[in-house]
Amino acid sequence: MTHLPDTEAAKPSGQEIPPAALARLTIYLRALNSLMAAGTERISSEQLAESAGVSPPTLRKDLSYLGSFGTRGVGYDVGLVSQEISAALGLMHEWKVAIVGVGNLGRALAGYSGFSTKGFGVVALFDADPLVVGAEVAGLRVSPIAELESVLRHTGANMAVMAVPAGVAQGLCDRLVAAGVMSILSFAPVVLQVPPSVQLRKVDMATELQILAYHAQRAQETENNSESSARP
Amino acid sequence: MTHLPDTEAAKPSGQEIPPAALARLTIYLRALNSLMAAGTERISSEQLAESAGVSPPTLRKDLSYLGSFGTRGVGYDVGLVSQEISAALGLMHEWKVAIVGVGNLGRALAGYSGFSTKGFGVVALFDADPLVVGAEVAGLRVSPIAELESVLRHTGANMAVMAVPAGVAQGLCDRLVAAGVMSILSFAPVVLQVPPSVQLRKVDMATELQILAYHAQRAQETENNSESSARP
DNA sequence: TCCTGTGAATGGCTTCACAGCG
DNA sequence: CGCTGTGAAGCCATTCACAGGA
Repeated sequence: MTHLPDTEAAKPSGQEIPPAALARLTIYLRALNSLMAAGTERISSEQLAESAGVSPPTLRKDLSYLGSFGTRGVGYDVGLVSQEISAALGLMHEWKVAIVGVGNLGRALAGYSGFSTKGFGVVALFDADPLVVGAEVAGLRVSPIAELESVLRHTGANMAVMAVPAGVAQGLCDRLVAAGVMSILSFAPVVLQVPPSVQLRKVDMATELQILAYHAQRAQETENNSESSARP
Repeated sequence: MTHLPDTEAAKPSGQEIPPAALARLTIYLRALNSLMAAGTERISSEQLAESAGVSPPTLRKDLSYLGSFGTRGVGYDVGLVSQEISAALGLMHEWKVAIVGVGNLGRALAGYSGFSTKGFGVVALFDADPLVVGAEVAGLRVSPIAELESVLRHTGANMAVMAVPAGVAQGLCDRLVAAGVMSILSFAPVVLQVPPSVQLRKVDMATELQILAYHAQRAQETENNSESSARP
């Protein structure tokens, strides 16, 4: 009777998960994996919410975007919820990641153990510096940028992380897109243009610090005001 | 002392800037500084919006949170707007940043040129590894964690960036807070607990990749569905 | 009775259209 | 006449209170 193209019945997998909820799901996943490693099998929404730093209703609402797999009156099965989140995020098979730019940041990313244990594998490294090309970093040989397209094709990489200077980021981004990479995470401090079909996310350390500075300045001003003017 | 504590009159500086707008303001600032370096003096909201990747009304609304300093019929003075954003973000004086953890990521941060040119100066480096302590990185000597409190006091650092393993992050975070650091940027993949008076921001590479994976999987599923079911 | 699941209301961001000034 | 500035409307996400099942 029901023949919707959903993978499983009773799961709202056609719905888009709101961005804010999506970000929190990754936090829950990490907390659940820690719990699983510690041997915990069941957990209540209140406990899990606390370890993730959110309110219990927020947690339950977020999980409800994936379906209903808790037990009323009891709580959640740690392993089951972890698996459901992994499935929803697309982490059941490994994504092949290429890292473009093997400076300090690129090395940090290449050696980041969180990748391999969470559904991501680094399969290629690229750098423009002839002194770096050919070196072995985190068990991989660094390829020259000139071989970008061929190595991407050969390794089957479908994601890329860009840890390159701002000036060359757009050019390399264009080449990644042309080579068929559909998901890019950029650490370069520039606005990159990509076609709508390509997913681009940006991590910007200068932006983060500037936002901190804004709040810090605000806190200082409030402090000064309450000092000098003790008004109603 | 009779006048208002506002730096300038007619500026809504008591208002909080919405988080989304705040993040975009940092992008505008970078674009404006590029323009200034290129010698451009005036720009319209349409041009600036395009280089920042947002719509013109969004740009104008964002700038209006700081005040009104454009010229109707003409556009914005690049230098003036840059200065106003810098003032609003608290970048007119330099913030002193301590970097905790001098692995590859810490080194990348210490050497990041964006800091010094944008109101941030790295004044202290810390690491737990005896082989790293004492080394010179980006012109600074690496201090041992044991000297955290004394070096923070001596250098007057008021911001900290944590590039340390998850396991030791909360302990170090507590010590930073106890030492009076009010703003912390963490790269550690854990939820950190801080008192409400302390500003904490988090950069999480695993989260970013997982969000990309979610969208990538969704794009694949959509593709498969439209393949198998040739709709009316 | 417990804790999960969810519909409804609140609050905030974004967008738009037009008012306002050079 | 051109472009900025902004009030208002629409929309989305978060929050809450309660329904619902073990």
